Amino acid sequence: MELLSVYAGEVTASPLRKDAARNRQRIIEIGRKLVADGTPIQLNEVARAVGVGVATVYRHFPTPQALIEAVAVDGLEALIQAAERAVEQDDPWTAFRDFLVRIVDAQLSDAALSPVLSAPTTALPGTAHLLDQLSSLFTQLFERAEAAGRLAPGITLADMTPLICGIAFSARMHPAVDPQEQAAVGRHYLDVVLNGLRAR
Amino acid sequence: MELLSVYAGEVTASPLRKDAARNRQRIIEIGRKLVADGTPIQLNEVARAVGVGVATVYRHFPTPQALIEAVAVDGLEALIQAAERAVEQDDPWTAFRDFLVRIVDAQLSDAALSPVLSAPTTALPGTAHLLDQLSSLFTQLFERAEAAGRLAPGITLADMTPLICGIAFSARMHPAVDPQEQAAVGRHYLDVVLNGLRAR
DNA sequence: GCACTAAACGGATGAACCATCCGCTTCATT
DNA sequence: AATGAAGCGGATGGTTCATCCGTTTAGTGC
Repeated sequence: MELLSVYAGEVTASPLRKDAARNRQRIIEIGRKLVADGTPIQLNEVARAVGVGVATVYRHFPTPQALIEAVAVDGLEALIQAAERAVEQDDPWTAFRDFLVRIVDAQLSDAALSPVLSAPTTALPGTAHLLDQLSSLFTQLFERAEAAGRLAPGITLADMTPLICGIAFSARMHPAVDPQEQAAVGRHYLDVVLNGLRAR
Repeated sequence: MELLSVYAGEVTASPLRKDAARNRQRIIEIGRKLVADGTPIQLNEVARAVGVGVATVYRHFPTPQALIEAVAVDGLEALIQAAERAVEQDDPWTAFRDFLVRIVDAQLSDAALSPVLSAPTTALPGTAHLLDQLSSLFTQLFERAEAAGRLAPGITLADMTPLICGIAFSARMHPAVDPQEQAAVGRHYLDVVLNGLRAR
């Protein structure tokens, strides 16, 4: 019989050996650095940087995408917490808007989030579970705003993810010098879209 | 002394030999097909498909990006014509809006346009000239709309390209089956943004 | 038509990148 | 301390990339 165990936010068939867990963490750390620098992730290169054999990296993360997912976990968990706080909010529109501000900002400050939030959930074995949680919380926020009559007619839940990711895309396109300025640009574009989404 | 000559929309140091011009066209044709299918462009593979040596392809297009640019030329020229017609329009807002509809639609129906419109002009030796033309026409459309007081305060010309490309990005993210449906989604997102851009 | 030059061609080739496989090492358990 | 399972490393074969150079062909002058 195999024991089930939870680590790194995932349920798996058996716990990692101590050295393996350590290596995994190191790999994620380097991955985080590369993602932050915008360097394209090459698994062989990651292995060299960690000081570990290639196979070790490939065993933990068969593709660069998988490593990016692992790097994104922290950010996703923070977003889930933010969404949980938002559903506590009394005013539906404020809750909805504040969470959108948060998610746009998060995408701009954490480069690992965009690829995860933009990809079809089916392609994300490592984070599907977190994305489902986030999606379910966001659905509540959306439906409350809708029920309160704050959204323009014709806007559906399915429109929201594309629009949010589009805003982040726009902000990243806009040549901004420092991160702070980029956040401001993202906020500006979000305001435009929110303005367009709102019922009048 | 070298003669200057114009072909394929570019001014160069000397005209292409007939066989070279023919090959160039064939390469672009295959490139167009690949781009349309969403297949990532591999220059060696293009050579094989055209039935020509690799060197021939690399001579004409040193990078996949360069080939994409060449493929995008037709679409860019069509957009320039559309912009020229738009500046003839009497109503500033109609002209502005109709052109935006056009440019979003073009990006969704011609996959070569997005990378060219989204990239920094500096990285586009082959189409910079067309993009400048387009940009200058669009500036007129924007400034007329602005002068007519149709734009919300705080919206600048520099915001427009990112916003437009963001809309196309959003529409491409939205899982749409047929191209017609995708165009409708793009139009929908554009309406949201236009709604947010408009002065009230 | 022929000779000649410069332009263009082709594809062999070495460099770079990728990911697997398997013999060896380390951890955990008794 | 013995043992089996889990993990490790890196050599290696496969693939993709892009250059270089010997050969071919188009254009030009006669």
